[in-house]
Amino acid sequence: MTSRAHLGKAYHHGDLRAALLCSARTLLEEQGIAALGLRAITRHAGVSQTAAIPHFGNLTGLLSALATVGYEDLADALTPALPQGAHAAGTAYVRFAIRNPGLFTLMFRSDAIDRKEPDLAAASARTSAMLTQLIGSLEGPLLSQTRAGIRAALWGKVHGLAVLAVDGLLEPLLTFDGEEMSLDELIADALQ
Amino acid sequence: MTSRAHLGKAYHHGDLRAALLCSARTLLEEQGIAALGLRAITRHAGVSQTAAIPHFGNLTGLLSALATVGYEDLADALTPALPQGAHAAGTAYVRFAIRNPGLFTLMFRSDAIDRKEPDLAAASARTSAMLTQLIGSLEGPLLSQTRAGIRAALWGKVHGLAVLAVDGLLEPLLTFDGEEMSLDELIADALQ
DNA sequence: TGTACATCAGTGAACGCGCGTTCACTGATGTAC
DNA sequence: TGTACATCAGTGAACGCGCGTTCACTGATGTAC
Repeated sequence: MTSRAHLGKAYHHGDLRAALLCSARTLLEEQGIAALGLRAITRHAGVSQTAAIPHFGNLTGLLSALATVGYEDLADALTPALPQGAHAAGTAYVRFAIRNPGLFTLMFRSDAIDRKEPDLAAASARTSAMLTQLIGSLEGPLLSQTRAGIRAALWGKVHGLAVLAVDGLLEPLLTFDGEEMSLDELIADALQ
Repeated sequence: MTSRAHLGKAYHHGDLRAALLCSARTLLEEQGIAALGLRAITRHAGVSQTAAIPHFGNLTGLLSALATVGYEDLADALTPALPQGAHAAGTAYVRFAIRNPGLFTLMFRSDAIDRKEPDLAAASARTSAMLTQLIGSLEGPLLSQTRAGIRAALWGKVHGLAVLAVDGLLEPLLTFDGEEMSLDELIADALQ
Protein backbone atom coordinates (compact mmCIF):
# COMPACT_ATOMS: atom_id res chain seq x y z
CA MET A 1 0.00 0.00 0.00
CA THR A 2 1.83 3.07 -1.18
CA SER A 3 1.07 6.51 0.20
CA ARG A 4 -0.68 7.38 -3.08
CA ALA A 5 -3.34 4.85 -2.14
CA HIS A 6 -3.96 6.35 1.29
CA LEU A 7 -7.39 7.56 2.10
CA GLY A 8 -7.53 11.34 2.11
CA LYS A 9 -5.03 13.44 0.30
CA ALA A 10 -1.52 12.62 -0.68
CA TYR A 11 0.99 15.41 -0.66
CA HIS A 12 1.38 14.99 -4.38
CA HIS A 13 -1.99 15.19 -5.96
CA GLY A 14 -1.62 12.97 -8.97
CA ASP A 15 -3.40 15.07 -11.53
CA LEU A 16 -3.78 18.49 -10.03
CA ARG A 17 -3.77 20.15 -13.41
CA ALA A 18 -6.95 18.35 -14.48
CA ALA A 19 -8.49 18.82 -11.04
CA LEU A 20 -7.90 22.58 -11.17
CA LEU A 21 -9.44 22.84 -14.64
CA CYS A 22 -12.44 20.87 -13.40
CA SER A 23 -12.84 23.15 -10.36
CA ALA A 24 -12.49 26.22 -12.53
CA ARG A 25 -15.16 24.98 -14.91
CA THR A 26 -17.56 24.17 -12.10
CA LEU A 27 -17.00 27.56 -10.51
CA LEU A 28 -17.40 29.29 -13.88
CA GLU A 29 -20.78 27.72 -14.55
CA GLU A 30 -22.02 28.05 -10.98
CA GLN A 31 -20.86 31.54 -10.14
CA GLY A 32 -19.88 33.23 -13.35
CA ILE A 33 -16.73 34.52 -14.86
CA ALA A 34 -16.15 37.18 -12.21
CA ALA A 35 -15.76 34.50 -9.54
CA LEU A 36 -12.83 32.91 -11.34
CA GLY A 37 -9.69 33.77 -9.39
CA LEU A 38 -6.62 31.76 -8.56
CA ARG A 39 -7.58 31.74 -4.89
CA ALA A 40 -11.21 30.78 -5.53
CA ILE A 41 -10.24 27.96 -7.88
CA THR A 42 -7.58 26.46 -5.61
CA ARG A 43 -9.92 26.81 -2.63
CA HIS A 44 -12.58 24.87 -4.55
CA ALA A 45 -10.04 22.19 -5.42
CA GLY A 46 -8.97 21.94 -1.78
CA VAL A 47 -5.33 22.82 -2.34
CA SER A 48 -3.18 25.72 -1.31
CA GLN A 49 -3.68 29.07 -2.99
CA THR A 50 -0.43 28.85 -4.91
CA ALA A 51 -0.75 25.30 -6.15
CA ALA A 52 -1.85 26.38 -9.64
CA ILE A 53 1.28 28.40 -10.36
CA PRO A 54 3.63 25.51 -11.21
CA HIS A 55 1.03 24.20 -13.68
CA PHE A 56 -0.27 27.35 -15.32
CA GLY A 57 2.07 30.18 -14.41
CA ASN A 58 -0.73 32.59 -13.62
CA LEU A 59 -4.48 33.11 -13.83
CA THR A 60 -4.40 33.94 -17.53
CA GLY A 61 -2.61 30.68 -18.18
CA LEU A 62 -5.21 28.67 -16.28
CA LEU A 63 -8.16 30.39 -17.98
CA SER A 64 -6.55 30.00 -21.40
CA ALA A 65 -6.18 26.28 -20.72
CA LEU A 66 -9.84 26.15 -19.70
CA ALA A 67 -10.87 27.94 -22.91
CA THR A 68 -8.80 25.40 -24.84
CA VAL A 69 -10.85 22.62 -23.26
CA GLY A 70 -13.93 24.58 -24.31
CA TYR A 71 -12.91 24.73 -27.96
CA GLU A 72 -12.19 21.01 -27.91
CA ASP A 73 -15.61 20.31 -26.42
CA LEU A 74 -17.27 22.56 -28.97
CA ALA A 75 -15.48 20.75 -31.79
CA ASP A 76 -16.69 17.45 -30.34
CA ALA A 77 -20.24 18.79 -30.26
CA LEU A 78 -20.07 19.98 -33.86
CA THR A 79 -18.43 16.90 -35.35
CA PRO A 80 -21.49 14.62 -35.53
CA ALA A 81 -23.69 17.49 -36.75
CA LEU A 82 -21.46 18.68 -39.60
CA PRO A 83 -22.38 16.01 -42.19
CA GLN A 84 -26.04 16.87 -41.62
CA GLY A 85 -25.54 20.40 -42.90
CA ALA A 86 -25.73 23.97 -41.72
CA HIS A 87 -29.01 23.70 -39.84
CA ALA A 88 -27.86 20.81 -37.67
CA ALA A 89 -24.45 22.37 -37.10
CA GLY A 90 -26.01 25.70 -36.10
CA THR A 91 -28.32 23.95 -33.69
CA ALA A 92 -25.39 22.10 -32.15
CA TYR A 93 -23.50 25.37 -31.77
CA VAL A 94 -26.35 27.11 -29.97
CA ARG A 95 -26.99 24.06 -27.82
CA PHE A 96 -23.36 24.00 -26.74
CA ALA A 97 -23.61 27.65 -25.68
CA ILE A 98 -26.84 27.09 -23.73
CA ARG A 99 -25.41 24.08 -21.94
CA ASN A 100 -22.08 25.74 -21.15
CA PRO A 101 -22.90 29.43 -20.87
CA GLY A 102 -19.93 30.30 -18.66
CA LEU A 103 -17.46 28.42 -20.80
CA PHE A 104 -18.92 29.88 -24.00
CA THR A 105 -18.55 33.34 -22.54
CA LEU A 106 -14.98 32.68 -21.50
CA MET A 107 -14.09 31.37 -24.96
CA PHE A 108 -15.52 34.16 -27.03
CA ARG A 109 -15.67 37.33 -25.02
CA SER A 110 -13.26 37.29 -22.20
CA ASP A 111 -10.21 39.47 -22.10
CA ALA A 112 -8.90 37.30 -19.27
CA ILE A 113 -7.53 34.71 -21.70
CA ASP A 114 -4.52 34.92 -23.99
CA ARG A 115 -5.66 34.04 -27.49
CA LYS A 116 -2.05 33.82 -28.62
CA GLU A 117 -1.32 30.95 -26.27
CA PRO A 118 -0.35 28.16 -28.73
CA ASP A 119 -2.65 25.39 -27.47
CA LEU A 120 -5.61 27.76 -27.34
CA ALA A 121 -4.88 29.21 -30.77
CA ALA A 122 -4.64 25.68 -32.20
CA ALA A 123 -7.90 24.50 -30.62
CA SER A 124 -9.68 27.64 -31.76
CA ALA A 125 -8.33 27.24 -35.30
CA ARG A 126 -9.48 23.63 -35.41
CA THR A 127 -13.03 24.63 -34.51
CA SER A 128 -12.89 27.47 -36.99
CA ALA A 129 -11.85 25.10 -39.75
CA MET A 130 -15.06 23.15 -39.21
CA LEU A 131 -17.05 26.24 -40.09
CA THR A 132 -14.98 26.75 -43.22
CA GLN A 133 -15.62 23.18 -44.20
CA LEU A 134 -19.34 23.63 -43.63
CA ILE A 135 -19.53 26.67 -45.87
CA GLY A 136 -17.96 24.73 -48.70
CA SER A 137 -20.89 22.35 -48.59
CA LEU A 138 -23.55 25.04 -48.79
CA GLU A 139 -25.70 25.41 -51.88
CA GLY A 140 -24.56 28.96 -52.78
CA PRO A 141 -27.10 31.41 -51.30
CA LEU A 142 -26.44 34.71 -53.01
CA LEU A 143 -24.05 34.79 -55.90
CA SER A 144 -23.05 38.35 -55.13
CA GLN A 145 -21.78 37.43 -51.66
CA THR A 146 -18.13 36.70 -51.06
CA ARG A 147 -17.21 33.55 -49.21
CA ALA A 148 -16.13 35.70 -46.25
CA GLY A 149 -19.52 37.42 -46.31
CA ILE A 150 -21.41 34.13 -46.40
CA ARG A 151 -19.31 32.89 -43.57
CA ALA A 152 -19.81 36.01 -41.46
CA ALA A 153 -23.56 35.90 -42.09
CA LEU A 154 -23.84 32.25 -41.12
CA TRP A 155 -21.59 32.49 -38.09
CA GLY A 156 -23.11 35.80 -37.07
CA LYS A 157 -26.64 34.43 -37.02
CA VAL A 158 -25.74 31.34 -35.06
CA HIS A 159 -23.37 33.14 -32.71
CA GLY A 160 -25.91 35.90 -32.16
CA LEU A 161 -28.63 33.45 -31.17
CA ALA A 162 -26.19 31.71 -28.85
CA VAL A 163 -25.15 34.95 -27.19
CA LEU A 164 -28.70 36.23 -26.84
CA ALA A 165 -29.75 32.92 -25.33
CA VAL A 166 -26.84 32.84 -22.91
CA ASP A 167 -27.54 36.38 -21.77
CA GLY A 168 -31.24 35.66 -21.24
CA LEU A 169 -32.24 38.24 -23.82
CA LEU A 170 -34.41 35.81 -25.75
CA GLU A 171 -36.69 35.19 -22.79
CA PRO A 172 -39.10 38.03 -23.60
CA LEU A 173 -39.59 36.45 -27.04
CA LEU A 174 -40.81 33.18 -25.59
CA THR A 175 -44.19 34.74 -24.84
CA PHE A 176 -44.30 37.02 -27.85
CA ASP A 177 -47.73 37.49 -29.46
CA GLY A 178 -49.28 35.75 -26.48
CA GLU A 179 -48.01 32.39 -27.69
CA GLU A 180 -45.83 30.33 -25.36
CA MET A 181 -42.83 28.46 -26.69
CA SER A 182 -39.71 26.84 -25.29
CA LEU A 183 -36.23 28.17 -25.90
CA ASP A 184 -35.44 25.14 -28.04
CA GLU A 185 -38.51 25.74 -30.19
CA LEU A 186 -37.62 29.39 -30.63
CA ILE A 187 -34.05 28.54 -31.66
CA ALA A 188 -35.28 25.89 -34.09
CA ASP A 189 -37.76 28.36 -35.54
CA ALA A 190 -35.18 31.10 -35.88
CA LEU A 191 -32.66 28.80 -37.54
CA GLN A 192 -34.99 27.43 -40.20
CA MET B 1 -18.79 87.19 -9.97
CA THR B 2 -20.23 84.29 -8.03
CA SER B 3 -18.07 81.47 -6.79
CA ARG B 4 -19.54 79.22 -9.49
CA ALA B 5 -17.75 81.38 -12.05
CA HIS B 6 -14.36 81.04 -10.37
CA LEU B 7 -11.61 79.51 -12.35
CA GLY B 8 -10.87 76.00 -11.16
CA LYS B 9 -13.34 73.95 -9.26
CA ALA B 10 -16.29 75.05 -7.24
CA TYR B 11 -17.18 73.01 -4.20
CA HIS B 12 -20.50 72.21 -5.77
CA HIS B 13 -19.88 70.81 -9.17
CA GLY B 14 -22.94 71.93 -11.08
CA ASP B 15 -23.65 68.74 -12.99
CA LEU B 16 -21.59 66.05 -11.40
CA ARG B 17 -24.05 63.36 -12.41
CA ALA B 18 -23.49 64.03 -16.11
CA ALA B 19 -19.76 64.48 -15.58
CA LEU B 20 -19.48 61.11 -13.86
CA LEU B 21 -21.39 59.37 -16.64
CA CYS B 22 -19.09 61.02 -19.16
CA SER B 23 -15.99 59.92 -17.28
CA ALA B 24 -17.36 56.41 -16.95
CA ARG B 25 -18.06 56.21 -20.66
CA THR B 26 -14.60 57.46 -21.57
CA LEU B 27 -12.98 55.00 -19.19
CA LEU B 28 -15.18 52.19 -20.50
CA GLU B 29 -14.14 52.75 -24.11
CA GLU B 30 -10.49 53.43 -23.32
CA GLN B 31 -9.78 50.74 -20.77
CA GLY B 32 -12.61 48.26 -20.91
CA ILE B 33 -15.34 47.16 -18.61
CA ALA B 34 -13.01 45.73 -15.98
CA ALA B 35 -11.57 49.21 -15.34
CA LEU B 36 -14.96 50.61 -14.34
CA GLY B 37 -14.93 51.09 -10.59
CA LEU B 38 -16.32 53.81 -8.40
CA ARG B 39 -12.84 54.93 -7.47
CA ALA B 40 -11.52 54.89 -11.03
CA ILE B 41 -14.50 56.84 -12.33
CA THR B 42 -14.40 59.53 -9.64
CA ARG B 43 -10.63 59.78 -10.01
CA HIS B 44 -11.08 60.38 -13.73
CA ALA B 45 -13.69 63.03 -13.02
CA GLY B 46 -11.38 64.71 -10.52
CA VAL B 47 -13.70 64.43 -7.52
CA SER B 48 -13.51 62.52 -4.29
CA GLN B 49 -13.95 58.79 -4.32
CA THR B 50 -17.35 58.92 -2.68
CA ALA B 51 -18.85 61.70 -4.77
CA ALA B 52 -20.87 59.31 -6.92
CA ILE B 53 -22.80 57.81 -4.04
CA PRO B 54 -25.34 60.61 -3.52
CA HIS B 55 -26.16 60.49 -7.26
CA PHE B 56 -26.17 56.78 -7.98
CA GLY B 57 -26.20 54.93 -4.68
CA ASN B 58 -23.54 52.45 -5.73
CA LEU B 59 -21.54 51.17 -8.67
CA THR B 60 -24.43 49.15 -10.06
CA GLY B 61 -26.56 52.30 -10.05
CA LEU B 62 -23.96 54.26 -11.96
CA LEU B 63 -23.39 51.54 -14.54
CA SER B 64 -27.13 51.04 -15.00
CA ALA B 65 -27.49 54.76 -15.67
CA LEU B 66 -24.67 54.52 -18.20
CA ALA B 67 -26.36 51.58 -19.91
CA THR B 68 -29.56 53.65 -20.03
CA VAL B 69 -27.67 56.35 -21.92
CA GLY B 70 -26.44 53.61 -24.21
CA TYR B 71 -29.95 52.41 -25.06
CA GLU B 72 -31.01 55.98 -25.74
CA ASP B 73 -28.05 56.49 -28.04
CA LEU B 74 -28.80 53.22 -29.82
CA ALA B 75 -32.41 54.27 -30.32
CA ASP B 76 -31.19 57.57 -31.76
CA ALA B 77 -28.90 55.69 -34.13
CA LEU B 78 -31.70 53.37 -35.27
CA THR B 79 -34.43 55.99 -35.71
CA PRO B 80 -33.30 57.45 -39.07
CA ALA B 81 -32.54 53.97 -40.44
CA LEU B 82 -35.86 52.33 -39.54
CA PRO B 83 -37.97 53.72 -42.42
CA GLN B 84 -35.34 52.40 -44.83
CA GLY B 85 -35.97 48.83 -43.80
CA ALA B 86 -34.23 45.93 -42.17
CA HIS B 87 -30.97 46.17 -44.05
CA ALA B 88 -30.37 49.80 -43.09
CA ALA B 89 -31.48 49.22 -39.51
CA GLY B 90 -29.19 46.21 -39.18
CA THR B 91 -26.27 48.19 -40.52
CA ALA B 92 -26.98 50.99 -38.04
CA TYR B 93 -27.10 48.47 -35.20
CA VAL B 94 -23.74 46.96 -36.08
CA ARG B 95 -22.20 50.39 -36.65
CA PHE B 96 -23.33 51.49 -33.21
CA ALA B 97 -21.64 48.47 -31.66
CA ILE B 98 -18.40 49.03 -33.56
CA ARG B 99 -18.28 52.68 -32.59
CA ASN B 100 -19.17 52.06 -28.94
CA PRO B 101 -17.80 48.62 -28.20
CA GLY B 102 -17.46 49.14 -24.47
CA LEU B 103 -20.92 50.60 -24.11
CA PHE B 104 -22.45 47.88 -26.28
CA THR B 105 -20.80 45.27 -24.11
CA LEU B 106 -22.05 46.93 -20.95
CA MET B 107 -25.61 47.10 -22.30
CA PHE B 108 -25.98 43.54 -23.47
CA ARG B 109 -23.63 41.31 -21.60
CA SER B 110 -22.68 42.78 -18.32
CA ASP B 111 -23.86 41.38 -15.03
CA ALA B 112 -22.73 44.60 -13.38
CA ILE B 113 -25.95 46.40 -14.31
CA ASP B 114 -29.43 46.02 -12.86
CA ARG B 115 -31.82 45.38 -15.73
CA LYS B 116 -34.76 45.88 -13.41
CA GLU B 117 -33.79 49.49 -12.71
CA PRO B 118 -36.85 51.39 -14.04
CA ASP B 119 -35.07 53.94 -16.27
CA LEU B 120 -32.90 51.24 -17.78
CA ALA B 121 -35.83 48.87 -18.32
CA ALA B 122 -37.79 51.66 -20.01
CA ALA B 123 -34.93 52.68 -22.31
CA SER B 124 -34.29 49.05 -23.19
CA ALA B 125 -37.98 48.45 -23.92
CA ARG B 126 -38.11 51.52 -26.17
CA THR B 127 -35.23 50.22 -28.26
CA SER B 128 -36.79 46.79 -28.32
CA ALA B 129 -40.07 48.22 -29.60
CA MET B 130 -38.22 49.58 -32.63
CA LEU B 131 -37.26 46.05 -33.58
CA THR B 132 -40.86 44.91 -33.19
CA GLN B 133 -41.99 47.72 -35.43
CA LEU B 134 -39.38 46.80 -38.01
CA ILE B 135 -40.53 43.19 -38.15
CA GLY B 136 -44.07 44.30 -38.87
CA SER B 137 -42.82 45.98 -42.02
CA LEU B 138 -41.04 42.90 -43.33
CA GLU B 139 -42.35 41.07 -46.38
CA GLY B 140 -43.00 37.75 -44.64
CA PRO B 141 -39.97 35.51 -45.22
CA LEU B 142 -41.06 32.01 -44.32
CA LEU B 143 -44.72 31.39 -43.69
CA SER B 144 -43.92 28.59 -41.28
CA GLN B 145 -41.97 30.87 -38.96
CA THR B 146 -43.60 32.46 -35.95
CA ARG B 147 -43.19 36.17 -35.43
CA ALA B 148 -40.97 35.41 -32.43
CA GLY B 149 -38.85 33.16 -34.62
CA ILE B 150 -38.51 35.80 -37.33
CA ARG B 151 -37.56 38.31 -34.73
CA ALA B 152 -35.00 36.07 -33.07
CA ALA B 153 -33.47 35.24 -36.46
CA LEU B 154 -33.22 38.88 -37.48
CA TRP B 155 -31.94 40.13 -34.16
CA GLY B 156 -29.63 37.15 -33.77
CA LYS B 157 -27.94 37.74 -37.09
CA VAL B 158 -27.42 41.43 -36.50
CA HIS B 159 -26.46 41.04 -32.86
CA GLY B 160 -24.08 38.21 -33.70
CA LEU B 161 -22.25 40.28 -36.30
CA ALA B 162 -22.05 43.15 -33.83
CA VAL B 163 -20.64 40.94 -31.10
CA LEU B 164 -18.17 39.20 -33.37
CA ALA B 165 -16.99 42.57 -34.66
CA VAL B 166 -16.63 44.04 -31.18
CA ASP B 167 -14.63 41.04 -30.01
CA GLY B 168 -12.32 41.19 -33.00
CA LEU B 169 -13.38 37.74 -34.13
CA LEU B 170 -14.22 38.89 -37.65
CA GLU B 171 -10.68 40.03 -38.34
CA PRO B 172 -9.48 36.68 -39.68
CA LEU B 173 -12.30 36.85 -42.23
CA LEU B 174 -11.07 40.13 -43.68
CA THR B 175 -8.31 38.32 -45.53
CA PHE B 176 -10.26 35.15 -46.25
CA ASP B 177 -9.59 33.49 -49.61
CA GLY B 178 -6.64 35.84 -50.08
CA GLU B 179 -8.97 38.77 -50.78
CA GLU B 180 -8.67 41.89 -48.65
CA MET B 181 -11.77 43.72 -47.46
CA SER B 182 -12.64 46.27 -44.82
CA LEU B 183 -14.79 45.50 -41.83
CA ASP B 184 -17.55 47.72 -43.26
CA GLU B 185 -17.50 45.83 -46.54
CA LEU B 186 -17.65 42.50 -44.75
CA ILE B 187 -20.62 43.61 -42.64
CA ALA B 188 -22.43 44.96 -45.68
CA ASP B 189 -21.77 41.73 -47.53
CA ALA B 190 -22.94 39.58 -44.63
CA LEU B 191 -26.12 41.61 -44.18
CA GLN B 192 -27.29 41.50 -47.80
C1' DT C 1 -31.30 94.97 1.08
C1' DG C 2 -29.14 92.33 4.63
C1' DT C 3 -28.71 88.45 7.89
C1' DA C 4 -29.45 83.80 10.00
C1' DC C 5 -29.99 79.29 9.08
C1' DA C 6 -31.27 74.66 7.12
C1' DT C 7 -29.95 71.82 3.41
C1' DC C 8 -27.18 68.68 1.25
C1' DA C 9 -23.34 68.01 -2.37
C1' DG C 10 -18.95 66.81 -1.92
C1' DT C 11 -14.64 65.56 1.19
C1' DG C 12 -11.14 62.52 3.00
C1' DA C 13 -9.63 59.32 6.46
C1' DA C 14 -10.53 54.83 7.73
C1' DC C 15 -12.57 50.04 7.68
C1' DG C 16 -12.31 45.28 5.96
C1' DC C 17 -12.08 42.45 1.93
C1' DG C 18 -10.24 39.41 -1.72
C1' DC C 19 -7.03 39.45 -4.94
C1' DG C 20 -2.19 37.92 -7.44
C1' DT C 21 2.22 37.02 -6.40
C1' DT C 22 6.75 36.34 -3.57
C1' DC C 23 9.45 33.37 -0.92
C1' DA C 24 11.46 30.13 2.13
C1' DC C 25 9.81 25.79 3.37
C1' DT C 26 8.39 20.67 3.48
C1' DG C 27 7.89 16.21 2.17
C1' DA C 28 6.84 12.48 -1.41
C1' DT C 29 8.93 10.70 -5.36
C1' DG C 30 12.18 8.30 -8.45
C1' DT C 31 16.89 7.33 -9.51
C1' DA C 32 21.82 6.23 -8.84
C1' DC C 33 24.65 3.38 -6.60
C1' DT D 1 17.62 -5.38 -1.78
C1' DG D 2 18.74 -1.27 0.70
C1' DT D 3 20.32 3.55 1.19
C1' DA D 4 21.44 8.41 -0.07
C1' DC D 5 20.11 12.07 -2.53
C1' DA D 6 18.32 15.35 -6.08
C1' DT D 7 13.99 16.90 -7.74
C1' DC D 8 10.11 19.47 -7.63
C1' DA D 9 4.91 19.54 -6.47
C1' DG D 10 2.59 21.63 -3.13
C1' DT D 11 2.46 24.65 1.40
C1' DG D 12 1.39 28.72 4.06
C1' DA D 13 2.73 33.15 5.81
C1' DA D 14 3.41 37.55 4.12
C1' DC D 15 3.59 41.54 0.81
C1' DG D 16 1.14 45.37 -1.42
C1' DC D 17 -2.79 46.60 -4.13
C1' DG D 18 -7.34 48.47 -5.44
C1' DC D 19 -11.72 47.91 -4.36
C1' DG D 20 -16.73 49.40 -2.16
C1' DT D 21 -18.49 51.46 1.59
C1' DT D 22 -18.84 53.91 6.36
C1' DC D 23 -18.77 58.07 8.77
C1' DA D 24 -18.06 62.53 10.71
C1' DC D 25 -16.92 66.61 8.46
C1' DT D 26 -17.02 71.10 5.57
C1' DG D 27 -18.63 74.62 2.99
C1' DA D 28 -21.58 76.60 -0.88
C1' DT D 29 -26.27 77.30 -1.74
C1' DG D 30 -31.03 79.06 -1.47
C1' DT D 31 -34.72 80.52 1.45
C1' DA D 32 -37.18 82.77 5.33
C1' DC D 33 -37.49 86.77 7.63
